[in-house]
Amino acid sequence: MSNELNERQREAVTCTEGPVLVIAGAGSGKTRVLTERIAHLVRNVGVPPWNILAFTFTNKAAGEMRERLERASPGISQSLWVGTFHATGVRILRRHGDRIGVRRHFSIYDADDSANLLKAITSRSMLDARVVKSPRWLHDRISRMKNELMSPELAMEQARDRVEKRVAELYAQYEKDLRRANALDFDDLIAKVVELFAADEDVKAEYATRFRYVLVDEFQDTNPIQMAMIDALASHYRNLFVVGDDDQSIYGWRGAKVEHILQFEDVYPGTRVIRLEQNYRSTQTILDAANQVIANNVGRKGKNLWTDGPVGDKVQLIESLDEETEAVNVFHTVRALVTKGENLKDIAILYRTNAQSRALEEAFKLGSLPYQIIGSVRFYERMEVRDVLAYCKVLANPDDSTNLKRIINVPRRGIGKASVDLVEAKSAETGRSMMDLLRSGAPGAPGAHVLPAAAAKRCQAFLELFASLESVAEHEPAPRVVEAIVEKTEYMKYLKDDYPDSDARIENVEELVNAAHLFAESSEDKSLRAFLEEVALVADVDALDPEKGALTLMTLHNAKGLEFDCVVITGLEEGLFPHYNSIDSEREVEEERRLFYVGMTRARKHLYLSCASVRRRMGHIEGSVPSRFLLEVPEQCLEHAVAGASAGRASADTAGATDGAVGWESHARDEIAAAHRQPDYESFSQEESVEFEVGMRIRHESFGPGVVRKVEGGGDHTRVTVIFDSGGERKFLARFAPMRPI
DNA sequence: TGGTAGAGGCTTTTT
DNA sequence: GCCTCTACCA
Repeated sequence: MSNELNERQREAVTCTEGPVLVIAGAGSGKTRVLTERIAHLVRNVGVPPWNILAFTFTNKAAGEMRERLERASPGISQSLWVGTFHATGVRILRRHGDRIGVRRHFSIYDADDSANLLKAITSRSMLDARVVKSPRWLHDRISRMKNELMSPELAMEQARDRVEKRVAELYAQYEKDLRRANALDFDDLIAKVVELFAADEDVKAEYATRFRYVLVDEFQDTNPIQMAMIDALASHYRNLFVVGDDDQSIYGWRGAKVEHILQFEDVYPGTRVIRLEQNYRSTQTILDAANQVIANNVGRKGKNLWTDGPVGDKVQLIESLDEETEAVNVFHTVRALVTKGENLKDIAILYRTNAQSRALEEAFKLGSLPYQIIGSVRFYERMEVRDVLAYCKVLANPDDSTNLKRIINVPRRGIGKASVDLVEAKSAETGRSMMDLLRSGAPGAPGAHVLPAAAAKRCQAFLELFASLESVAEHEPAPRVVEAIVEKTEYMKYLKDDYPDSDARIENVEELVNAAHLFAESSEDKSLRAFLEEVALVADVDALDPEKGALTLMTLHNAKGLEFDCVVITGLEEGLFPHYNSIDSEREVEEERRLFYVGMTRARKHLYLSCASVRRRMGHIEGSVPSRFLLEVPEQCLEHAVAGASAGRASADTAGATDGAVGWESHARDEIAAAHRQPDYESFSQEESVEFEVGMRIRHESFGPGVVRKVEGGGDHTRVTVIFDSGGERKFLARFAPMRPI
């Protein structure tokens, strides 16, 4: 793509001085603009790369930008600061954190660590069970406050009832315990930087004068604490360049404020506003559909994407009976695309919730199509991986009591809850870390004043093991340390003895060892601490590998910033997308709609939308109504797809071929045969609209015969209530429901 | 202290 | 429907 920049893009690249706001529609080439702007600054304006700071949304985006710049002008990416807010925050805090009491070797707590710490805090008081729904819930509340720059003190001041008061107290305690453990949670990585800049003018000035040019990608998804960090960093030169799209703001639930875009000109007077509306990605049809959908949102800046590319195919609608059938239909769709010459790596399947990946995964496994799932059960969240990492974390920072508790009796070494509770209570009482307490006391007797002799002896054994690991960690690079942990704790033996599915778990541990080796090969600093830092900051999307030759399954949120030739969006049903929890609030429905818009605009050539008429939800089977978003797609852009033989069980015939030895082409015959045995659900759906009337006898493909009780609305929005002979009453959208008069 | 069985909660999205 | 946590017993 070495084409010429268009006029607007060129303006965005070359207009270097003062604040600039770029409203960049989906596929309008904003990544390119960002990269070229940096290249322009260095090459043509003569700015040294170390005077430039750029924020990206993921590490992957940062890596790609670095790579492109490196290709254009070798050597430049070395001294350039490009990264996520979190990664940049860590970098600053490792250098200057000590000015506000953040010790050098702090641990980074992920959501799980934070929840564990909060659990320990709340379980100290019985009363908290009534106030706190779950540690996660509490962490959510605290996280939101941190992201809004609210201290525990301020939270206490503003607390309006007993629950809020108690939450504020727990927030304060949480902060105290984090400090005692020498740990920062995820939000702290940014919050502490803001605190540092507020507390120390010199440090702030040092960074603000160093970074003459500050660039921010995905600006619509910045939250107040990130905005505060940006403000501080850009305070001296005010050469702040932000790129965003208010229509793609999908992180409101995480505190992101679209207002940052809408009010940018007020906060930064003299802002040059540049709009990029020409789309270089999608077909006209896909853009028409997406434009129409997003037009249903009020309170947006308003824009219309256009392209001078081809009209392209219509958006295809896939209707299925249930989740499993949907998965099979999606599988057939993908297979047909591949037969037509599409590459698997250019195909993505997107969904609202991670849980939806299960059925899809099953279908693709059965059909032997290679796929990669982003997110879902995250690698670094697996129990066995966390165990080994917990050893690493405690080695890097012995005061990390949350992780010490995790490993002190894993594998089992006879140190039970009673002992741990004793030490923990003592720790809370004295303010000393648990490791500190264990190691102190009379010589040869860990926690001599705390534990009974038998327990103390077992703790002694643990301390000896730990000391031997420490001596490895002292001189050896990260991979050797990880290996030593696995060996000396006999961790694999523990997995084999205790877990029936030990094979997969052992593989995961091996993969972690592998990851450590990979890290050591590619990184200058090979220390355990550096490794832990990288592990803490990677996101799921960072693992996305287009060279794998596999199709991609992921949430719509994860798809932000990516693009594919073919995109399938599944689960377009009321309650799932838009999600139940958002459905009562117009504001939240609009965010869901933006999420749908993001999904649609990921597609270059082919877009498929899929829904099912029943879906399992937490064990129950529930009838579902097609999403309102489907109705917002203009009829002339939409076409009912023939998703091949759609018999729900078709691929069961291929079960014997799951080892992948047999290519999927050879299954076609089996499936045609199976389709004859199974009812063909596709042929069941409405080709032309039927006028339903009250009292009419109908047959629904999944619920059987019934009587129409009520008809509401008109045209595409007609809703029909049916009482089924089997007893249930359900409401459907006439346009989509797989039923007809009998 | 460790093992087991039953209850309960969970699923919205993530750096 | 699955996973995690808790309570109780050996």
